[in-house]
Amino acid sequence: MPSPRDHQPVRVRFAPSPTGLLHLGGARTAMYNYLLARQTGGQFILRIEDTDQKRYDPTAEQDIIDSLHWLGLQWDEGPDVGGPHGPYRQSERKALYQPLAAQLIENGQAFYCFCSREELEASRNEQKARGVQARYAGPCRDLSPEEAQARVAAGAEHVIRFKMPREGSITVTDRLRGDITFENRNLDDSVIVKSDGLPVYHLAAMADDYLMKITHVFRGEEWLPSLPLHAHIYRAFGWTEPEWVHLSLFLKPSGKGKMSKRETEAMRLTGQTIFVKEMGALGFLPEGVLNWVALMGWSYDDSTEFFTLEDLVSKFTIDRLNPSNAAIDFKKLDHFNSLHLRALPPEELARRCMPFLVAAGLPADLETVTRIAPIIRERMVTLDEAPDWMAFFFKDKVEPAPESLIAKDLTAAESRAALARATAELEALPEWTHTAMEEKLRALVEELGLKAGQLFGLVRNATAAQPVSPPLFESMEILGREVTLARLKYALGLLETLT
RNA sequence: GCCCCCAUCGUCUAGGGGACCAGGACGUGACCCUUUCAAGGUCAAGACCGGGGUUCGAAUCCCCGUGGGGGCACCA
Repeated sequence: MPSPRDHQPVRVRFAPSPTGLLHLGGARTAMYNYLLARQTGGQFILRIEDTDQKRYDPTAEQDIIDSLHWLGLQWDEGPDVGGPHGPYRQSERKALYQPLAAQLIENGQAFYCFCSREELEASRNEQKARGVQARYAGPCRDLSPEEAQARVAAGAEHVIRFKMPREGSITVTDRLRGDITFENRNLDDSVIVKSDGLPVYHLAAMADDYLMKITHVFRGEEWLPSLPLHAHIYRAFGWTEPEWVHLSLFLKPSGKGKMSKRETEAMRLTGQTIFVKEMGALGFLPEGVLNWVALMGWSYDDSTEFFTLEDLVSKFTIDRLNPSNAAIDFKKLDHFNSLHLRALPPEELARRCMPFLVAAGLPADLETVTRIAPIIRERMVTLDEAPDWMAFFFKDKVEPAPESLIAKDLTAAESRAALARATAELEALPEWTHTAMEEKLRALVEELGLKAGQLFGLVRNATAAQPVSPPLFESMEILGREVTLARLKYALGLLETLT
């Protein structure tokens, strides 16, 4: 069911914690946010959730920014671009959370807790042994405000916990699943401010979403269990909740569970990755990745599957999101990538191939690559294949295996004779175009009573020195008269040695 | 163990009571086209988890099983 809030300008945010590389799940969440923001003329905000100093990775924020840029998902407000509701790093917003936590304590909706980690650990184990759900069971919840205040004033180390009601229930609406009811007795007195004074996610994210006027919260389904806590926090402050949209999870290709670190590593060996940063180097286009990922958990109709980012901006709707988990299918990524590869104008495709050609040590130039682009784009799946397809255009000379110059069902001498005739025909050509070459050589095939594949295969191996290559005549045209003829003559020389 | 979510071809999905002996895509197989490889075209195999209801009628609604997934931290 669409909500009227989906159509007014939304304020949405992508709020990753800087603990590692941006992965596919994050990319999808960021994209859905972006789509709704652009569609409604709202704002897309990037917020860094760095309240955990232990897991903080100083390189992660840059990776997130780079990856998002690569995907083309530009944000309107964020740590690097600023905005009216900053700062956009939670570590820089510490002062904002403190009075909020104080307010909850004031109202009796939170309490100071002085229990040690050891005590909590012991209590948890004891409860687990009894087979009950482990929850906070210490004495601090019932401390008088005066005593708690006194201990804090005396410098006692403490955290702040949310005082979860012991009875009743709370019903929260998730946009994909409808109303979900949780019994409060199953909920915990969760820590909302750590002993280092920084809030945990539960408080920080809710406070920021409220302060930043976030209207829709897109996040992974792994957050569903803490949704009641978050709703309680919102309600404790008397704030209006955002639209909650819990996205399905991405499962490993086998469909058995989330991706683990171990499997992520193993994947690298097979040329697959879930990290956005690494996809470009593997030859994937942002367009392909986006299209692929968009369709894992969302669909437009029963048949449309090719989408550009702009298409998605106009067509995305929350109500067509699918709540069930999806196994990652890299074969399908190949498919979408090749689709988008073919959709690129030749010069653009060439531009994107250049880094790979240069990395392969080929003296490629943009003009030539642009001429090659149209004849290879239908056979390329990823950009990293560019050198394989194009290398022979840029080498000074090629070294065909002599045996490869003997056509099927022909002797070496016959092959040599045929190749010699072909060379002569081409040499005599007034204009070096693929149509003219094809016309001549087809006539020759006829004259010699050969099959097209026999002659063309010879010429292919002589000029490209590889059995699989782009269309022959177009290739020779691009190669140019001089180089082509030189290679043919060199091949004739090689054949000489076999006769 | 407790809590929560999910459930259509191997995979991603369409389907929101009759239009469905369930549609599309990837992948797979066959054939056609063909100078290699692709692309393209045609065809094929392939699914409503099970059981109860509700209804004249359920893939679609409800319940119970089962299965899968997620969560139970001073991490997000």
